[in-house]
Amino acid sequence: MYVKIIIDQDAKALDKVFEYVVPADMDISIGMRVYVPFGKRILQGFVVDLTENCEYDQSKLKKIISKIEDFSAIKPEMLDLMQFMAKRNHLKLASILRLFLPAEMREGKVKELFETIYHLKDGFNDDLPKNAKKQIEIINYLRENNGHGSSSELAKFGYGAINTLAKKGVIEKEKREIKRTPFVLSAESKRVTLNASQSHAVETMVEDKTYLLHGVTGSGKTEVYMHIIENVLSQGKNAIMLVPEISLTPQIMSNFKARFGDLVALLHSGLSAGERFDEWKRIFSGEARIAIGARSAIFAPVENVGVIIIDEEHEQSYISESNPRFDTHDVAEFRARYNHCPLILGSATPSIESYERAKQGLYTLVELPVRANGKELPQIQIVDMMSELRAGNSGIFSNQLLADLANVINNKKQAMIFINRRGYSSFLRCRDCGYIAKCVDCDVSLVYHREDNRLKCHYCGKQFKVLTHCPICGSENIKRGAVGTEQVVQKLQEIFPDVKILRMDNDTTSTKNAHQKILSEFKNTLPSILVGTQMIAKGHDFENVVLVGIVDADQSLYHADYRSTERTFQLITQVSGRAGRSENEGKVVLQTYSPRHYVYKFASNYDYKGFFRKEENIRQTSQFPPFTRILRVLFSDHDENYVRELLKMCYTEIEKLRDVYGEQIIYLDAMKSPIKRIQDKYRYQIMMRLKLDKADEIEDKVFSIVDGLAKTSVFFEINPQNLS
DNA sequence: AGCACGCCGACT
DNA sequence: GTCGGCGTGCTC
Repeated sequence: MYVKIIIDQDAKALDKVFEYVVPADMDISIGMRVYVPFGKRILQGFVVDLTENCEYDQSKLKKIISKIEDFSAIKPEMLDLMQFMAKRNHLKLASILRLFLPAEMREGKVKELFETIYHLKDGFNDDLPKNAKKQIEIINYLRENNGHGSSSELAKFGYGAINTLAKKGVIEKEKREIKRTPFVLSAESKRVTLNASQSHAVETMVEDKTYLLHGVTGSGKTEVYMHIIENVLSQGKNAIMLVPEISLTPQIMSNFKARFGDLVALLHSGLSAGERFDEWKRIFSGEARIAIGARSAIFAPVENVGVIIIDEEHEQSYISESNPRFDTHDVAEFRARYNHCPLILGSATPSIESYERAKQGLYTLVELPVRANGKELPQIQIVDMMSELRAGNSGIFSNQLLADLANVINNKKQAMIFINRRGYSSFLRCRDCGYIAKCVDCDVSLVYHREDNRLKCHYCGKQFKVLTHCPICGSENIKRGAVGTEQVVQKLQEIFPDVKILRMDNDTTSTKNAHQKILSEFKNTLPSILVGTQMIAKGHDFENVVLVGIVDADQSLYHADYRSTERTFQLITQVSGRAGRSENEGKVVLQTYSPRHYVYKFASNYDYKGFFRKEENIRQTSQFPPFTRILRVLFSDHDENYVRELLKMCYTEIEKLRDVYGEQIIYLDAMKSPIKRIQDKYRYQIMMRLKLDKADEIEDKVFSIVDGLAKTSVFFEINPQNLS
């Protein structure tokens, strides 16, 4: 017997199968991990095939040394998925396989956590020396706890005493595996009766298809998911549900735990490595039948999958932006088709890509048009900051927002102030007429680069001199627009010195549980104001929040990204959902310097479809995804000269594709990456924009050109989210 | 990725 | 004379 093995090393030169001989007495199956001799070393490998004959020179074959575990850690479905991902995203096989395993299983360091438990033996009759006080205390402690105690509990009595007791045979040691069940907020399981559109959704989404579940905020999508999962479980099948990142999960997770108990396994970034491993094992063994988690949970070893749900499908976090770059949607689609089960993409504000697919019939659209509690969505008032400026108010807050805030405080209610801050680069804006510097070719805003004091387009690399005066109105009052949370808190505190003002952003939530602390402090203080970034945009319902202020909505709008409008729409919708969740009627004050921008018109009317039609039209005419495909090829290496040479060679070759594909290549250029050095590696990139008809073909050509020339690894990205 | 082989400069 | 620099190539 021979095996084909992928060596567990992330190197381009090793990205292929190696063959080995299976020792006669070794029972090997596909998907197992093994130790193999490799050159002078012993490495780990994944068995991806088992064959009667070998292709390589038989005399050179070596034998497998041993198995790492006795079971196949990689299930057959995942091997197929590996092939799919390798092709689709041009990734190395080993780096994909690593995604399928919890970190602690790699490098052979499978750690199961053991704890020593001491048991008091039966028939012990108090014959201890009177001066052995500590030993007596231990005995008493054990008696109070049914005769059992862990070493950590007994530690306070001192190990000398414990060991003496053990030697005398009075107590007995036992090593026991600890189940690290992650902490979850407790919640009541309340079964809710579904309304008509909810039941319709549950009944409809059962086929081997992809559904786009478009439900307005508060339409009760979670309840729909739960019913679907219940049905799937009753058919003996299992489920995978993905949620964006921790910010909203504690609540969702506790709801699911309450409803499904130990059938749920949670995989999120807050878990320790050990907890993650334990949850993985519970899924692997079939003990847990519902895997819930962030992006990487799509790789959970769930068998016989009956439904895959991606909640808030428009979220950016579903696209991996580092190392093995992949889109969770693609992976989910693959797994759903493999298991012949429905894939459900849920959102109040679907991505343009997904809605377009639904429109084209690739996805089936299912709608939840009304809020489950029958409440109206809060009114969104647009405040023109340009006219505030003209009227002499050059502060951060409009008079309207200040008046509404004062009102909230008088009524002992709460407000949330949302700062739409994204990344650190910023755009230039004329403070007098609102003009924003944009790229002449790409219609995306230019980003100011401090290091060389220039404006750059992140899509085509064109550079411009920094403006000294506005090309529209001639004003010299041009400023970089960026308001931070700190600044807002400080200003607010000056205006409302007696009011509790809390801040929530990356800086204030770096420590563990900081999230919960801030949120519970906010919840328990009336009146109070919570100032924060996207973090406060989702999750938690606060019944006393009656006002939401969006300080500078434009900050995401004019980010250099074709998706910035879409994101702005999503953010406004999400943030607005925070106001007026209960009896209290809510209001949203949206401050902008571009009050006429279509995104605000549609967002303030909660008109997703109108927004979609407009945005679709713009994407189509300006030739951006989903009507084209952007391909980014990123080269990085410690040796700058080498990367530059490589870039040049690749570019020359890729450029020749224009002779064959002509108009199919809308755009092609080579440039420095916006962040030109990361971890001492210099970064250069080639950006391409392709028409869809031949995109796959051109992509393959580019892959092989680059592979043929590059010695180090190169990253490929399709429709990159943000460029760095 | 790591480890060996291999071919050119300054040292006990 | 050799010790050692790191360029290139191979690992079933």
